[in-house]
Amino acid sequence: MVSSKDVAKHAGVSQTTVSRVLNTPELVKPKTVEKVMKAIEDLNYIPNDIARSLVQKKTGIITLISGPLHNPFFVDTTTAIVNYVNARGYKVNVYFGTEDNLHSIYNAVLETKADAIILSSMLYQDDLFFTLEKLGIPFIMFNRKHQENRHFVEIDNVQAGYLAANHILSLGHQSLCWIGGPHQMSTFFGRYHGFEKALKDHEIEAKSVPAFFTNTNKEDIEKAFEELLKLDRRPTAICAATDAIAIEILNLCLERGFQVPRDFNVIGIDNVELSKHHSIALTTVGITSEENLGFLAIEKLFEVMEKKSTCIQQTESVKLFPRNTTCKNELI
DNA sequence: CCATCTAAATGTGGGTCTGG
DNA sequence: CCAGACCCACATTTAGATGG
Repeated sequence: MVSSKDVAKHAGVSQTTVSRVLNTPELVKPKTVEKVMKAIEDLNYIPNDIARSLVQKKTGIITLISGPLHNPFFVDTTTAIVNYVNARGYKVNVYFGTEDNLHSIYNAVLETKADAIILSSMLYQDDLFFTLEKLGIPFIMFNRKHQENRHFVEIDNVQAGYLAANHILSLGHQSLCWIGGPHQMSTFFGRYHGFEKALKDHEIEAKSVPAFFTNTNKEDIEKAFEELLKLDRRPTAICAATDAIAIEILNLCLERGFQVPRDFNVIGIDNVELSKHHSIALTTVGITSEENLGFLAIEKLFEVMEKKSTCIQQTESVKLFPRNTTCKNELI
């Protein structure tokens, strides 16, 4: 391995001068710069980023703990976050959290010594929250919230669930159902809560409305869908807690020869890019901002790192995006 | 006194040497 | 055999040394 020391020896200068040539060349005599640059070329020297991190006491790494990419929401946010972080001259370490691998990921994340952490995979009650606060590592959650109610950027989940259900009910659907994820995630908890609220406003007993709380992988959603098909009174509309679930439902419907929205209305939440695709055109609920939630969160994280703000608590309002997977119920 | 350069300190984790 | 001292990898930064 060629180090700056070797370059210094080859160029006949001190190691310090090599460093200055690379970092502050305006402070070095042009002739010396030339000498050092030639030595760098001769020896194929490449600065060691790990050594740099050591002395600078920062790694230049932002760790992202994303949800799995089979959920298109995380495709959108990961893209936005990685692009933003790179544009700011930082590097990104990406981990994909699922419902059951979180704690092994946490260990690896802490050992990496990132300058800051942005994550969407944290439970409503999670010790990692306190660990990060104790360590003083800047961090932010997007699309998730911890019970301590700090360091998050989220959408108004209750409003989102409400708008989704309200849209379906306003279209005249009497029989609807809910398919969502586990409630130790704030997102699912909030969205279902909003869903229930809309039912109440339409004078429907929440208990009478079927609700499936499943893991968000393909197999479990399919199981929930099968259960749904066995119901005595088959719903005409399905409210999914996320676009990812909704798109999976669309697929399951098509596989079985059902038509959407003729046989089933389907609505999601998140307004992911994929939902806008004309071959899908999913009716959904999403933030009013042009940027996605990942972008909004990483922007905020940099504010925290630059000490412009200390604590982020941001809830984005949402609106309905009506598309082709919902329509008026013809039975009324 | 300024332009230009350098010695030494710095961080972490792991290896080696020392003395008891 | 073990605790503790000390050294190493490396690039950057600080404070200070040269030369003119």
